[in-house]
Amino acid sequence: MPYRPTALTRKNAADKRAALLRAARALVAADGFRAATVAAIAARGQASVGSVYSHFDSRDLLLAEVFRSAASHELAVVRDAVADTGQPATDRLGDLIRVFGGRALQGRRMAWALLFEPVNPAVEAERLTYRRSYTEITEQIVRSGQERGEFLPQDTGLAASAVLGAISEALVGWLRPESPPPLPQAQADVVDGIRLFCLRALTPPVPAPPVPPGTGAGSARRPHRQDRRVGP
Amino acid sequence: MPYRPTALTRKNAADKRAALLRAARALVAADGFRAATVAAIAARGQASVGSVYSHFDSRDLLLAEVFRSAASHELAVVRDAVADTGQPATDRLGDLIRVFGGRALQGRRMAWALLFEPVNPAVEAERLTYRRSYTEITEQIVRSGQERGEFLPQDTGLAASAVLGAISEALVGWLRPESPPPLPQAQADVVDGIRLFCLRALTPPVPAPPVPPGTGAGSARRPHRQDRRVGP
DNA sequence: CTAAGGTGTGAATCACGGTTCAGAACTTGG
DNA sequence: CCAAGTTCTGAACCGTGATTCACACCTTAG
Repeated sequence: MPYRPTALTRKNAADKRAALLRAARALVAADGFRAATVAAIAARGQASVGSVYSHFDSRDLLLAEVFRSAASHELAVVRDAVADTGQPATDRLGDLIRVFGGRALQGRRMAWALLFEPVNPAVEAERLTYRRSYTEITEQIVRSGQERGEFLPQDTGLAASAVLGAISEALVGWLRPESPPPLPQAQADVVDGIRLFCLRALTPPVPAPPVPPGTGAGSARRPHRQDRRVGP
Repeated sequence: MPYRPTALTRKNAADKRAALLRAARALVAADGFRAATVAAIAARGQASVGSVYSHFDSRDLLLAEVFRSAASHELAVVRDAVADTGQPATDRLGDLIRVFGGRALQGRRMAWALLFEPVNPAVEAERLTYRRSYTEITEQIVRSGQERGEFLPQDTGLAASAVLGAISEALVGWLRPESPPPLPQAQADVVDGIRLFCLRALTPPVPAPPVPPGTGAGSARRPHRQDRRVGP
């Protein structure tokens, strides 16, 4: 039996596989999943169309793997930014929104691909998983905020969904491939606007300033910072 | 010149067109745009594939028209529910959420198709338009709430996006074709949960109950109703 | 070096559904 | 009923891009 796959062979194969994954990822980051045709991936990965199929069972699965690797990295970054359960939930949620939103606005095309681009059922399934992970992280923060007395009691799952919905919807306008990249100032404003919106929905009113007896209580207003106009 | 299109002819043509539109709409309501192939539309509309093309320039435009008619009806219903600018903004926003959410949960498949299903660029363009309309309605309510002193001052565009994002994200779990229909109680709970979340994000604290002089104000807590657990 | 496998290649194939079009069926005014 | 048009029909066509596969090229161990 004159030929058997050897360590080198295996390494070469693994390298090729990785190169194809890298190639696909680059294409996605540049122009979305749509642009990652098998031919384009092969070309960019210095391989032939056929050999793509000796490393991956199908394009759909290849893309699912690209998605998974990109999304799991993002998730890890966010997780990390929010990991310190000793922090006030208010700060953790703020960090989540800042990190998530900031990174999305930095890598707009990739963010759009990961969050919104229609791809295929395999990717859709992955997307669902990651979405659930984000919801869980958020829900955990909300719960902890409630336990610490920072947040109002309310359905945590619903609140988490609503927070994530507010984030995505506020971002999507700026992530669309056809819309021009926002200025840094606008970026900061959106992210901060989202943060304040969500915190208002979660936290009880700041303790009212001491009221001189006799002054009507009806005019009390919570001293929430007023945001500047930011709209898309 | 023995033959010329006549009134009857024209009416027949219009009827056929309408029948095809109805057929397509029924298919979409049952199984989404994906199911509305030209062949299926023709079959259900008692026509041949070819004659679909004598009434519509392309499938994409036909679907865009289906979308438009369904979406504009929904929009009109919501607009109507919210039209009375004399009402408190709080009530109007509540009505918007109740009507929008309630109808979506009633016609889940259609709602999913209109809100989330990937279709084609023509439909995507329509979708964008309608999304903008909803944002405008919401923004208008938010602005009016601010003018009336019911809502906190904040960026109205961002707030409107966030509100709509919270609504969609909280709904999408229940609209997914593969998920089972929610019980009526759960429906009511989601919608009400969304409503409370959004109002909390928009309104200042309820005026504190008259404080007996000397009682510390620091323990004040806004009497927001606590929601029951509802999660997906 | 050579036989026995592996691995790479890219043109051909396939699947899919929208679109076309040659002819059949029909409608109208005379 | 006829001629001149219109409308209907559905099988054939097409564009697209994923997938296959016969073949050439390598690599290994004896």
